[in-house]
Amino acid sequence: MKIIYMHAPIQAPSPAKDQPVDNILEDEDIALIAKALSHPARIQIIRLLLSKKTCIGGDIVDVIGLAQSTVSEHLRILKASGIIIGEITHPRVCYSLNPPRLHPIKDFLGLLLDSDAGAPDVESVCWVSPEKKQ
Amino acid sequence: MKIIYMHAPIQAPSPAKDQPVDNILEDEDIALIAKALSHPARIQIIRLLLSKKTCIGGDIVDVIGLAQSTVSEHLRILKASGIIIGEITHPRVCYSLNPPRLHPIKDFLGLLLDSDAGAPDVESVCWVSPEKKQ
DNA sequence: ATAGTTCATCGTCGATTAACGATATGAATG
DNA sequence: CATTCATATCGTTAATCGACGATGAACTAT
Repeated sequence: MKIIYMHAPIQAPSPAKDQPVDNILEDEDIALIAKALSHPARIQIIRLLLSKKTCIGGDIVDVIGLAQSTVSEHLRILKASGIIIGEITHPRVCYSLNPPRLHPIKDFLGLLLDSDAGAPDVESVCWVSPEKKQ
Repeated sequence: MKIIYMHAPIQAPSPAKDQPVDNILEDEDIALIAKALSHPARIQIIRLLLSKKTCIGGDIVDVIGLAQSTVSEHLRILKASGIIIGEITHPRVCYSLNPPRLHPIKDFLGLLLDSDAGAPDVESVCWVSPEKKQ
């Protein structure tokens, strides 16, 4: 039996699996968060929310410089992943960060970088046969 | 003038931009790395490379359980992003991690989590009007 | 030279993403 | 009850992704 990785809609947990190693579920969660972070506009939004500390209305649209509907979509993705939170007030929505949601990927990266004790840089290791491009 | 975010092919730096804030380039790089991490199979591959320390041949294919060409594609993406390195030997290729490449996103996450000093968890803040589904 | 092994690449297909404009919602106000 | 403002959603389009099988290198070893 094989696993089929479907294009996972960005949304928290996920049904269930079984296979190979054992931390498939965790891997999926990490991939999910990474997917939410995989667009510069969304990184920009997060940075904005970080700088303004408290939440922000649709000023985000002005800063990002994309259409309102597009920004709204990016916000939806970030919300769905749990990275940001939206609090409705007037006709406005105040967004703010939910940093704890980033722990899975942060821990994962920590794992990788811990193993990196004075590791040689790319150039010193890479490619034996240079004619094989990339 | 507006920025058009194209579907960026996963590949290191990027031509050039100018606009809004100022760390657009850094944001793009972070998004790039995040995109490389945005698939569970790729997380799995990274985890595998981490556990085996030294490099590995196409045993990866067996572990991941996807077609050889598919795994090769995932490896290509990871390579293109700079996260892994491939060293050609026999007819084989030994892959290994290049942790330093993860610093940009790791630092970014660090920034976010530093701002998280005893922050309240999601449930205690979120959504004012519950009938508005997600 | 010829086989064999291991990867990479190509071509294809369906699904997803990202962008936009246009339209719908929803709460507070007049 | 009709307006209005700020968002969300819808419908569309083009581009990208993920998966696969089949084919094409590259290098060993026979």
